[in-house]
Amino acid sequence: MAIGASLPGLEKKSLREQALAALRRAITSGELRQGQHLVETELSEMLGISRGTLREALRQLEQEGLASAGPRGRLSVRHLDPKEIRDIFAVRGVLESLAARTLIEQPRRAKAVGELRDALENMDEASGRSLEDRIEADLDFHRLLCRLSGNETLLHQWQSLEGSIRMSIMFAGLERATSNMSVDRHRDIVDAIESGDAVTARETILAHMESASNNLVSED
Amino acid sequence: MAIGASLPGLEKKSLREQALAALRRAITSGELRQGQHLVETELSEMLGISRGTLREALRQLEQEGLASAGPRGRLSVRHLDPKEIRDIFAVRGVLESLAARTLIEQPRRAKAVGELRDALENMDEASGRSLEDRIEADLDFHRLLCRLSGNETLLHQWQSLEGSIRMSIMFAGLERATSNMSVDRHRDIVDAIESGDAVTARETILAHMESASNNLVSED
DNA sequence: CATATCATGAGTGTCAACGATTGTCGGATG
DNA sequence: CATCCGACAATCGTTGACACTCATGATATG
Repeated sequence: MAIGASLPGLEKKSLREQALAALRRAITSGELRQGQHLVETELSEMLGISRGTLREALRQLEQEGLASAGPRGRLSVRHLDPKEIRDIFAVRGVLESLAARTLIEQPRRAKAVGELRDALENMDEASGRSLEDRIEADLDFHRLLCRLSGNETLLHQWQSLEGSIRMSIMFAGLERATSNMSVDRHRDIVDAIESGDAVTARETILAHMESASNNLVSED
Repeated sequence: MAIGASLPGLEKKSLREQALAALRRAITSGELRQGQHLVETELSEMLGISRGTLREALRQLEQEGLASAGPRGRLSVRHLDPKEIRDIFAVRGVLESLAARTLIEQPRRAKAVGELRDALENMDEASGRSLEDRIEADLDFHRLLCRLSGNETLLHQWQSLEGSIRMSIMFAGLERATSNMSVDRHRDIVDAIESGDAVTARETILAHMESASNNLVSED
């Protein structure tokens, strides 16, 4: 049997993780609207999994801030108001600033800078494609920054915000999101890291995040 | 009707939350040792709850970083090495710095400063009591700082580190932990916030965290 | 008509028991 | 001694059931 050849992927994740990914996607894509009530029995049927397994996924979803619990454990898709978006981006800003600072303190950061430039490259290529691709490339860059810091806790915390970040972008609508994905602004960050200037790196990132959240919640 | 006055509290938490709290406590108190394998059937029996309910709690524990999954989903109590402790405290540092900065930017921060001074008071009183009480008072102070920032995301992220922080202190042993709980050093933070000096506040907090993690992992 | 009471339904919390899969360990066997 | 085999352990996931709580609407009562 010509095994393996056609096996699409060894990506055998547990059902719980698949369910979690599906739910994340459904929320950040707007398929499930903000405030919408998440009914265990419905969802477990839709996803074709048992309630128990689904509940495990929901717990995680809750901790990622994509769902919030009302009275009596009723979960609904979290609603993000402008203040919360600003708050999320403020936290994100300090996390990524720390990543930059950590990276700068590492003597051999040339390789990391190279990888970041590759990520910039990807963003550039994606700029012609769909908005989703661009968002993906953008988040890839920022996630990579955190990963390269070598601080697992930092990466983990950033990732636990990732869903909320996606939701914020969703919430903002597509035009406003676009202005945050300029390659140039991201290049400034990499330049600052490469030059070893921690203060500038930090200020660049914080400014980037502040303007990003301003764009996302602007009222026009 | 003078009811309720004496009603101690209808704080009926779900079994899942109680289990989670019990597990947290067991880990941060050292009752469950680092690296120890967490067997679902054993734990569910010990806690007197079903496996399903326990599993939900375990997922949460995992996301808090108190347990880590080995191959094929086997969970064990997370092992923290010195680098991880430093990493945790670095993240904690930037989170609390953000809290301080946010607090400073609020025009009416006098009340918050008052509450922080109360917390200092508590730390002072606790300094004569058991080490656990002092740890509690210390963490209360830092958690309060995050809460007063009004940034729910920030508070949430901090709390998701709280278990790891407790573990770090555990891991360090009791003597080394003590030196991190000086009231004076904490007063410096409050003073900086009160004076509205964001830069000093940030530097004070980061220095505090760096020296704290140094103390915790020092090799003597 | 207004109000109090009750039946019903939806949804979550929790449990118990089961099957499937996979890794582990102790032997029996050549 | 190496290897294969079988029992065991443990997790993943499922199913089905029951209790509890709350909202809702119907009904009975004044």
